[in-house]
Amino acid sequence: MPKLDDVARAAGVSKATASRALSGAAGVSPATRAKVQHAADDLGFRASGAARRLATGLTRTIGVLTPSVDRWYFGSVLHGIAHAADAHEHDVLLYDLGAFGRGGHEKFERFMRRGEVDGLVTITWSLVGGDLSRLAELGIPVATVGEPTPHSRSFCLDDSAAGEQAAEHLVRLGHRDLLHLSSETEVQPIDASSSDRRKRAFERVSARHGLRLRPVIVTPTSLEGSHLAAREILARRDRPTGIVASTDEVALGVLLAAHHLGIRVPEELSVIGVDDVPTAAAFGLTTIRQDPAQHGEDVVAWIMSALAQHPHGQPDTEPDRSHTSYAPVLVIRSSTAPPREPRG
Amino acid sequence: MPKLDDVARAAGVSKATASRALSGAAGVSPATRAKVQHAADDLGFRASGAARRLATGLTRTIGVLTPSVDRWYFGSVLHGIAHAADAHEHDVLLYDLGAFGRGGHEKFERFMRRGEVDGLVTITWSLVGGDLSRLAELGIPVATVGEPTPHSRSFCLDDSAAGEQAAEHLVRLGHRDLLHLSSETEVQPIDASSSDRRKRAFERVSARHGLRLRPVIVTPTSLEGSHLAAREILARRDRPTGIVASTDEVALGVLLAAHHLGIRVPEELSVIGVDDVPTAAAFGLTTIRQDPAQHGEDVVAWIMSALAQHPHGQPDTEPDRSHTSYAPVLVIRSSTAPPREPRG
DNA sequence: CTGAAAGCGCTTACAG
DNA sequence: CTGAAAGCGCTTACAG
Repeated sequence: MPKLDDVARAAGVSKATASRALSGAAGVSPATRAKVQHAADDLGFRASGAARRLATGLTRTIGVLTPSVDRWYFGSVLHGIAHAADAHEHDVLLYDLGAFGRGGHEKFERFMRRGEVDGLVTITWSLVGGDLSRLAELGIPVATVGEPTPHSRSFCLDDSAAGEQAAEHLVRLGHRDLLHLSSETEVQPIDASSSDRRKRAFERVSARHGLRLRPVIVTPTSLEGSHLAAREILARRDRPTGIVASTDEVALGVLLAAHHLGIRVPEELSVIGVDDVPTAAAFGLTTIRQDPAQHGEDVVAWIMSALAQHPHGQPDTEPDRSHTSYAPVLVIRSSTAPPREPRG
Repeated sequence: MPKLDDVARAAGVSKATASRALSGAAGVSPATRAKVQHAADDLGFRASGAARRLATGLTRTIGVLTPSVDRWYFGSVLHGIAHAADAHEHDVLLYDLGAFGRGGHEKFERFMRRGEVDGLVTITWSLVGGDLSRLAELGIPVATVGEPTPHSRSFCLDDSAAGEQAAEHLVRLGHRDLLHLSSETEVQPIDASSSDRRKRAFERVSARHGLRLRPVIVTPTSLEGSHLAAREILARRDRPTGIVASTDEVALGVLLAAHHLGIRVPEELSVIGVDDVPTAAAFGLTTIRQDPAQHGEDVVAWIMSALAQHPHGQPDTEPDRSHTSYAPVLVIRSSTAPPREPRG
């Protein structure tokens, strides 16, 4: 493995000059730069990352703390992050924390002990408030996606607006008897979870239009969980005419339950979700779309700009803790329609 | 940030001794070790990874090259890798290559230029043969999951057995008229893709039992894609009594198509997939199970053992290029049953 | 069992 | 525009 010294010698210059030429620093004559570049290419020179890190203190790496990688939301955010990081020639160090209480905290401690990154993004639910505030000690740009939080810069769908839009869509179609179905948040979120915010939005719409008051149902977080819960709800003769689900996964469970019970959608039941997962289209699910990969790209863009302003750690000025809220988009498919005339 | 020197001074020993005490190296008196440990804890000392890397040449990082993170198979493998790497106190550097032709190759080049890792796992389809063989130049343990390949150590479901088991299950139930539906592989795989191997297995079973010969259908890789294709197939009066899908995603598309056409499953149509994705259970899909997270854990275990044997790069001996094949497991649910008596 | 010293491979003031 | 030298913070023979 050739090193800078070899390149310098081959080009007939000093290590200092070789370094400057290769890094693109100003103050190197074009001729010298070309000579060095040529030598480097010839030898197949690759600078040692470790040496550079030690000398500059910069890792060119951004860390990602996530509670999961094998679910749509997290995978999509991660995809966006990886893509954007790559565009900036940065690496992605992945910490798959898993849910808390299942070893997540230990992994977090390991990260704090070991992780050397220039910037950090934590995806919702990977951390609780106490840990999030410890992140500030790191002295690097930190951002959260999936949760508006006062602890750091954050990026997230406007859950309230999403919840309202979903309910309002059904109200506009003529529904007066809706039920809200959400799934549990596995980890205690920082403040209210996105489910909570969507649920509250639903309640506001309910109150605003004087809809029938029904208890909000919370199901286990899986298609199977919402399927079973929906089956019970829909089997009652007194079932609602529409269901507002907190996520597409929950909504899909409802669709499945309706299918098993022989309830036609949307003729006899309207269903709306949030997310627009890839399978939603195939199922004709009306939903509120969000684009987590975009959030991932944006969070990296922010980190890069923060890094550009303060190459070495946080300045004395207050860190940026603003929040970016994404507007939800209603996607109408075939799972929603006006309710049937009252039965009887 | 305290450094080793500070710890040494606080403990009243030399840097050398402090280093040895902290690293757990042999030849340090218990009393000294305790003293140093205490000082380190007191100061909140964290060794600089960059300095350690530079001194030892070890990164304590394993790289992952994957074509995707937001799909079940890849996400699951990644989850297993992250979990196992963490248990070994190693970090995971993620390279989300995306499909080739869409910038994947460029990202690969960047990895080759920059990625400094102790071991590497490439997940199927992220690389073509030529690139895979270049990986050998890295001089680090390399393994592939999802594809048996002569280029490196590899881990993969026994696709042939999976394909056979799926078809044999339906044959045992009495089916004589089956159709095989598979989805495209987005990237040119190293040898035959897993879809190909499953398809060929299906053909062997067909031949063995003298089943009706039907053309194999290939659909775009998405639920929507298989749904549409299945709709066309099932709408024909001459449709098969059972469908062997190359993956659960494809199988789910078939289920959806059957639902839309009013074809009852399993009474009028049997459907079987491969994977056992989380949604399969909710849909009552009979399938051939595989556990990608386990593959991820195993691949890391192998890398760790390879690293333990040859801490610094490959030895002169031939690298291990053996293959681990996982036995498929038939999971019978409610999407398969004996065919109805011949219609008419 | 412990220490002084060299070395890992870069970058960056400081001079010129 | 270029070079000599110090320094980043560890580890590891080599002596003792």
